[in-house]
Order: sequence, then C-alpha cells, then structure tokens
Amino acid sequence: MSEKYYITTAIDYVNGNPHLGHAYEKVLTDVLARYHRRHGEQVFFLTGLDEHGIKVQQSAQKQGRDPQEFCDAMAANFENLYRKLNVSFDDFVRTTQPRHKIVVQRILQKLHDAGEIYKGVYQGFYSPRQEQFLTEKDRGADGKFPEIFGEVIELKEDVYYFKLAKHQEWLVEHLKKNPDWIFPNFRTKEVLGALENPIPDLCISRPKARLSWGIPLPFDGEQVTYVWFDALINYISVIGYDGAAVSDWWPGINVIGKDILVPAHAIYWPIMLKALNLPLPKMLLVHGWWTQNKEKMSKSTGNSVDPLDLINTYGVDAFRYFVMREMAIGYDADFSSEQFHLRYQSELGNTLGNLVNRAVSMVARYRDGVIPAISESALTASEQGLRNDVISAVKSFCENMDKIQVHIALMELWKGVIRVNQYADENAPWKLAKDPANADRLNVVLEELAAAIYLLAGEIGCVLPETADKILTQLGGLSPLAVSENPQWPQFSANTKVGKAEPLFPRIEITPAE
RNA sequence: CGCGGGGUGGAGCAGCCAGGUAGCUCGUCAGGCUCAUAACCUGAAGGCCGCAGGUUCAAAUCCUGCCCCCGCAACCA
Repeated sequence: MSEKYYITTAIDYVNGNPHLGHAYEKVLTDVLARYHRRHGEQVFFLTGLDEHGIKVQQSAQKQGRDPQEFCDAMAANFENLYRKLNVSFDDFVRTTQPRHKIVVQRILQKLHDAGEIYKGVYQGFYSPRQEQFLTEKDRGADGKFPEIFGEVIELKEDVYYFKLAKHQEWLVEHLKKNPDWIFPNFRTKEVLGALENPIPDLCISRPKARLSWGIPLPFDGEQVTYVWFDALINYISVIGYDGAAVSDWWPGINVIGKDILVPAHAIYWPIMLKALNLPLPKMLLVHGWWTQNKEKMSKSTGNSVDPLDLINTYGVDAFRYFVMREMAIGYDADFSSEQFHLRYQSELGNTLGNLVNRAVSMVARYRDGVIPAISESALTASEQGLRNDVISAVKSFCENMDKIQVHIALMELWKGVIRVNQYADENAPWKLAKDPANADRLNVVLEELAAAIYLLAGEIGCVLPETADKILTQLGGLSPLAVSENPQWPQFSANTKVGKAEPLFPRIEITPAE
C-alpha cells in the first residue's frame, strides 16, 4: 500500500574523473532516497554512467584500448567513489549494458515506425584532425577556427532526426500549466524563454564510419544513435519498458544539474516521452553548481575539488553534511576549504559530536553505563519543554525535507541538537551527581539526554548514515526508531547499557590547504 | 533593452514563490559551567535587508524603474 518513490541521478559521462559536482548530486539524491525509505515509501534509486560517444571512443583510442575496456576502468572510479559516499543506489546503469541497449533500440524502432524519426542531412564545418563538427562558438575572436582544428572542411552527411518542432506548443502549455514541474520553479522561466524561438528537430544519429561507439539504429545498420537519445532512456530502460508500457516505478523524479536542463531534460526528454505516449517525470529537480572563489570549477583552471581528499581527511559524513548544509538547492554555492573546516569543527564536532560524547560519558560515569529507567510522573516542566522542542525540530526537519529544502531541514534539526545541549546545562547533571539525594532527578536528566539523542539520530541518519549508526551503537546497540507522523518520545528497554564514548567528529587541527 | 540568478549586521550565507518577532555558522565583548572533542550555556554590541518610487493597516518578502556582480546562449553535476 506504501507509495512508490522512484528517483534518479543524471548519468555521468565517463570521459573524465568524478569531481565535487558529481559527488554532490549523488549525495543529494541519496539523502532524498534515504528519507523516503525511512518514511515508509518503496524507493527505487537509480544512478549510473553514460558510456557511449565520440569522446570516449577517442580517449580509448589514444590509450590504445578497447572502448569497453576503457569504460570499465572509468566506471570503477565512479562506482568506487559512490560506494565510499554511502550512496544507497538500488541499481547502477551503464549505457553499454545489453539491458539498456535493447530498450533504446526498441524505442528507436517504435518512433521510426510512428514517423517521429526521419532521415535528413547534416551539414556543417568539420575538423578532420579533431574528428569533430564545429559550431559557431568554436570560432575564435577573429571569426576563424583556431589552429588546433587544423584544416576545416564543410561536410554533409546523412543522419536521422527526431521531430521536436511539432510538440513545441504542447510543451509550452505543459510548462505553463505546471510551473512546479521543474524545481526550483524559477527554472521554468528559463525553459519558456528558450521555447520562445522555434526549436529545430534533433539530430539523433551519426554515421558508423565516424562514430562506432554507440548503439546501432535498428532500421539503419550504418548509423548509431547519438548522445541524448541514448542517455535519457536510461531512466526507463532499467526499470523496464516493453515497447508499450513502462514499469510502474515510472514516473519518477529526475535529479539533474542546471547545465543539462535546457535543452536535454526540459525539451528533448518530455517530447520523447510524449511521442512514446508515456507520462512525464514527476519532477525535474535541478541543482546548481559549485564554484570556487566565485568561479566555475573546471579541470582546465585547476580549481576542481577532489571529494576523495575531503573524505579521507574528514570522513564521509562530514562531506555529506557539508554539501547538503552549504548549498541552497537549485542555486550555486561557493566551495571553500575554510568553510568546510568550520562547519565540521563547529556544527558536527562541537554541537552534535560533543553532545553525544558528554551524554554517553555521564551515563557511564554516574550510572555505570546503564541508561536509567524513569517514570513519567518524575518529569518536570524542564523535560516537557525539552520534549516539545526536540519533537518540533524533528517535525520541522521533515516538513522541510518534504519541500526538498535540505539545507533548511538540517538547520532546523540542529536547533534540536542545540536544545539538548541547553537542557544539559539547565539541569547540570554533573552537579546533581554530587549529592546522592538528587539521584532520582539525575536519573531523569540522564535518561532524557539519551532519549533526545536517540530521537534525533533517526533523522540525522538520512544525511549522516554512518554517524547515526555510531550514535545508536554508543547508546547501547539500539535499533533505529520507527517513524510516524507524530514522533513519539523514545523509551529504552530495561538495562540498556551504553557503549564506549568516542568522539564522532574528532578535532582536526590541520589548516586545510587552499 | 537576449535569458536567468544574486546584492541581507565584521565575514560567509538562509529567509523572499504562500507580506506581519531579521535567522544560521564564524568573529568581537562580558559572564556562567567544568559532564564533554580547550568543548557547552547565558547575555551584549553590531543591519535604515543595493538605490528610488508604488501597492498595503503592514514589505527583506509583492509591483515599477535604476545601479552593480555573476552564470547561460545545444551537450562540463
């Protein structure tokens, strides 16, 4: 009876190594997937790789390798990183897999039969040296093509086109009627802006002679399909499309970066689905870009950030926390090592880590590690206040997660964490411990501290899975709390014995390199 | 007039779409505490929310104009 929640990331192009942006997108999708799983939905989380195309073909050639061999090697880099990031994907698609290729061909054939694909001619400037077609933006300031392209010739070749133009009006209507289909919705304006001009039909193939590393067109053995037609279909090929209907996981949510919104995901993709008579995605969730010193990150300027370095220094959860907390979804954010360090030290170490540490330590020190049993009648206004505030922090977290405002959700959840620190100071168990007459009161305070942390750990786990596990372990090997609409204050079974208190986020005194 | 985004206390950012106590992290100053990762808690100083108009009982939030910064313009998340 539970709802189905299908969510995908973009598939990364294997012609380069994964960087901060790739990692961010997967963590974001993972956090949403974990949240919805935790809240009782059936979740299917798909990520993967885009492996065809001329660039991969060329890179493989340069290394003297078979393209598949090249892809396999690159794929290992990506998959390795995502596993390190604790990205809980349910499947990992690679566009070179037979299960994917079959569906792509099925769809091509179907659209060809339906007259949505036709044969045409592509004409343009071509650089034999670079083996690529050139566009106007390849021209230098003087209007000529730069030296690296060598002699540029004008070339004509037969290719196939997919009809986009005839669906333009329908797409504009759809966007106007569903401004929240693209999230955040200001992106809809961009798409509508792009659609103010007529869109040309989409070239979807290349002659095999030039591009062999692709999926052959089923109706023309001399051509292979090109880029988006191959890539976008992964969203439905893996879950299953038999030529008429798609698996009931569909429609899902497509998480993408802003660079591939227009035209790929906001124009090509919906029109492809329309032509196939399939429903559109529930939502296009479009995130922004990481910049560094306000400049776009790119390998060419050498300012790209390697997520692995951060993970190795600070741990995977620190990375996940930072990227989720720092970036307002949909907008760009600036990455800085100092800011990363600051959030780690302060929000993770001082606020959360220290709280768990002091609470567990006190239970160990004052009660031999056993979380005291208490009776409801012993509760005072202080406890009522704590419970109300922590529960409302959890609720606020959930409300913001439902609105896909992860950065705000975390801020709200942290208010709960801070509130528990306040409660500790307010009741000063270390003072109560000095007088045996206060034993009952001390029991209450220690139990409430543990319970509050236990409650918070549940939602923390969506973003910081490893940390949540550690907290449960330190609290005595507890199992995760069940979730409900109205969070209940947790109870401990008798004789719950806490584990060893170990700092969750130990201080790191190194000054991060610029 | 190409399209879009941004301009919020010393720094970096939320909040704006669904108007009504200006929030978060850090920094500064003054206290408290000592369970804890030199951590935690309390209080204070510091903002005419880019500028100018308009709508409204009420605007950081909506509308108009202007100034400055940044992305995008077919395949880099």
